[in-house]
Amino acid sequence: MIQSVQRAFEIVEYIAQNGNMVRLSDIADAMGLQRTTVHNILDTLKDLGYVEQDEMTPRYKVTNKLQCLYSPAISLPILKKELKPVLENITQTTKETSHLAVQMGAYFRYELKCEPERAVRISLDLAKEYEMTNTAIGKVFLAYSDHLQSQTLKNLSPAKANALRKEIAEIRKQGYALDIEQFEPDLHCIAVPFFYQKRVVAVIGVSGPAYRFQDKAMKKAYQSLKAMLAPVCEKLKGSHPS
Amino acid sequence: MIQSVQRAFEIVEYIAQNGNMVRLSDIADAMGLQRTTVHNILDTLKDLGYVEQDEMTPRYKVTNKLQCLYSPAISLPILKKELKPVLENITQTTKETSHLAVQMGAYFRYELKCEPERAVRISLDLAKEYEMTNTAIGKVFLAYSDHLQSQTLKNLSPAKANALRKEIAEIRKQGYALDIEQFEPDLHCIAVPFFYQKRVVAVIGVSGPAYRFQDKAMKKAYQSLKAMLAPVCEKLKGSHPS
DNA sequence: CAAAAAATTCAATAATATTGAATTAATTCA
DNA sequence: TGAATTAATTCAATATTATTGAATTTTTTG
Repeated sequence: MIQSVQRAFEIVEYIAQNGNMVRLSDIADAMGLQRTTVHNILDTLKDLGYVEQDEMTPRYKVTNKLQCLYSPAISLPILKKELKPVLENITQTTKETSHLAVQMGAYFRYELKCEPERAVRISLDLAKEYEMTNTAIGKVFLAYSDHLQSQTLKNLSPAKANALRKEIAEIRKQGYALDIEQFEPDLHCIAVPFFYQKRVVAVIGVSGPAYRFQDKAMKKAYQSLKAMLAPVCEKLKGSHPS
Repeated sequence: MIQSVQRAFEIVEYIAQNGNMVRLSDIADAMGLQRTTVHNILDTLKDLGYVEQDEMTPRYKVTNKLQCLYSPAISLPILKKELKPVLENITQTTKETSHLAVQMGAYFRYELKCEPERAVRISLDLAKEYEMTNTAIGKVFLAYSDHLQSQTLKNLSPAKANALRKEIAEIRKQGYALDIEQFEPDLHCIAVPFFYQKRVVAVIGVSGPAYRFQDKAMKKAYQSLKAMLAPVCEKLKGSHPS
């Protein structure tokens, strides 16, 4: 247990839970710490931007940068349970394979798949990690996470980065991403985001062979998916599944 | 700048912004740190409850305890601007003095007051700090902040603490607090909370001399205040004033 | 406006977190 | 499924770091 880290978090807790505008001495007294120690920690928190001082008084308050630390964690089992019917539905409608992907740090992973009952179909492995840059699903994650985007783009050549940036702008405008034989020859894919508490917590993709799953069919799949996801999104709103 | 504190926050940021389920090595690589260092910090964050590991994999994710660190900071100028008309209105209606109080750590402070045009009236100093335990306004703050409550109650005798606990339960049920000659002889006061993002960010009190500002008048003042505050609360909803 | 209290700064040292190697656990691929 | 590889965890030693306590400046109180 790193002492200074523990103290820093306890100080932020104290400030937040005491309604902001807290005095250094009150913190020190409440926590049984030396004033200098508290000052040193507050100084660090101030530099980091999580805490600021009032303009008029030397009192401390927390900033809304703290909100950036929170990621809406919806549990995987619930996500799978709620979205499995959507995969089955879209696969029945399109007669193509559908996937549910979740972000795993800088990569993504398929957590669910649903394949149509026809011989020529797309089949990809679950529980494997895929790169963000060259798939429709990955590009959706990139499009909705600024941080992931900058982290990923800086490892790319300037030319590639610029092209991707442009594509990402399109994706955000349209609400879906396409992969036209980019991940693999003969494979087409369309992917759409699934939101929870205003953040993308999963991406759903529909993939088919290039010869038959073309522009028109992909757009149609997008419209169907959009309609199917809306009620699920609505249902999860307000509930706090852990 | 305390290094370990800085690193701890950067690690939480990294996890949150990379969609959770992040690997230790990815954090270490991204931040240019030794794995052991990252592990040590993650261990601390885990003990503190801000980070947890997946049940199946050794991947890390942030928990919703982080939400506890955030205090909805509505700026004082905006709060005063929006609630000044309410004070004027309630003072005109009741012909008694009204106050706007905000929490200052373990105390509260009057930020605004409005006095009626009559000789016998309540007059209290602004910009002074008052104790939470023996005023209607303080009891409202106590009633809606568990942390403040436990912090305050532990400095009281068991008997007093219990009485206060009981009163607080009543306050939460009724939505207002009373001070019947508790803070000072001959002074009556009724106080109601003002919410922003589900938290009490201010308390409004109406005070009058005990001989004329009695139960019936106080209840009436409560009803009026409630009606006046609702539209302000609604107006501030959604807006993000800083 | 003066007195008291609180916040901030600074240098010295005691205590702490970081290092690097070794072990254990989890993934990957045939 | 099982061996090979990669990642996570543990541990002891040390260099670095944060804490202490006194002095100064700023803020608050009467």
